[in-house]
Amino acid sequence: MRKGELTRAAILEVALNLASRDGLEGLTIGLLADRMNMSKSGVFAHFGSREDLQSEVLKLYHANFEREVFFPSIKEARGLPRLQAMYARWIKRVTVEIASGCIYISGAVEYDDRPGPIREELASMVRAWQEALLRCVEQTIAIGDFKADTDPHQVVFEMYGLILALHHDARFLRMPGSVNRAQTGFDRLIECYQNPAGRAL
Amino acid sequence: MRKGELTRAAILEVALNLASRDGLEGLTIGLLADRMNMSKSGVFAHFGSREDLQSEVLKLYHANFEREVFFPSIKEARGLPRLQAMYARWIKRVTVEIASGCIYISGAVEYDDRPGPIREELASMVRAWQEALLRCVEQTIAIGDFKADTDPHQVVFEMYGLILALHHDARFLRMPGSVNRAQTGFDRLIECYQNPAGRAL
DNA sequence: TGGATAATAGTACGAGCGTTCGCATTTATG
DNA sequence: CATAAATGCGAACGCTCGTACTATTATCCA
Repeated sequence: MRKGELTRAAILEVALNLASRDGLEGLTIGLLADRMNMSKSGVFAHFGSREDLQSEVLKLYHANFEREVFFPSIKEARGLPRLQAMYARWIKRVTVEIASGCIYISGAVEYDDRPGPIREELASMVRAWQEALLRCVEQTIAIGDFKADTDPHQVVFEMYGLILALHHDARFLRMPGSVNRAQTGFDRLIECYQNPAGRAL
Repeated sequence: MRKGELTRAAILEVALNLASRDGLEGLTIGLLADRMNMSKSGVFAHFGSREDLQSEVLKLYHANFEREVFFPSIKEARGLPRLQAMYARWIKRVTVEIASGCIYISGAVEYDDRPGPIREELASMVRAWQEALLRCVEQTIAIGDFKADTDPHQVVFEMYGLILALHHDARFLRMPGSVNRAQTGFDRLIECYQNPAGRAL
């Protein structure tokens, strides 16, 4: 590996930390150069533009999210076990991000009215995650773990809401006990939609 | 009313629109002056600093929120009717804000890691609203509309989550049907916590 | 080890930011 | 109506932003 690629990777990692804290729009090349003990132009030269840098940071965040949350969960048995695994890993990750910040969540606010490629990239990643959850819920219904008349979109909507509330109360309001509430809410959700007859298969 | 106070009020209203769209941190005196067809210094002279301007915008937003959501709802009968009224007006307001933006929600992300007076002011407003909801839920339990073992904090947490999910899916992802899902989620929440025996009083 | 190439520093530019200050003009008041 | 006060403008300041260009240094490979 060339030295250039090495520093580039190091820059991206620091940039991810900064963007997590200050948001992708708050990410600044000057501050990034300071943290790297490099000159602004030295940092800049590794990316064609600030937008490219933001895009790379976003891709890195996405890859980490998939590695930590998605991929380990699809190894679980289809249906409720897999859904619970997804949610557990998701909560675990957001719990860590209470200190550092979550780019999916902060980005959703930063780019809700700011058109451009970064918005599109971010939106497609979030949609991909929601669709992964959706497929998992659909399987949970098909298998018979959830009632047949369950609306899968509704389940995903409520799951996402619990995570957003967790992030909001814990990171912004600094309220203790939010993690437990996110878990309790999910338990209630399962109880509500669970098939009393048990699995059909 | 003097002319100065009049223009000041006009500036604040435009500033509220801009801050709703771009966030309180995205609010800029230059753009505000453009929208007002005034000079930067002319706008600036009405406030001691940008931070003061942000604070005034925040106060205006808070007052509007209370007028539209809180005050009309406390006229409803205590317990479940009042809680439902609060939620209905809240959803109604956020539905409008899907186009314009919600400062409570965007501010929570902007200031989750940015210390200072604006953060404190915003956080105390949000806490005040959550505490209003909390008192209402507590009354709902006390009256017997909700089961006695209901955790009021949990209810508020989940209500807030539904609103956050609505804002996220509708404003960022531009998904249709989000308003219905926020309503459906609330209905399920009530069904879950409702006292099957009915009111005790 | 020498020569090509990659990597970084340095400098400068134009734009936008919040803010200050002095001056013109409009407004309210005795 | 005159005068004092309130109001708004224009220019400028120091700062930071992203970016372009040049020069210097470090790295890689034959």
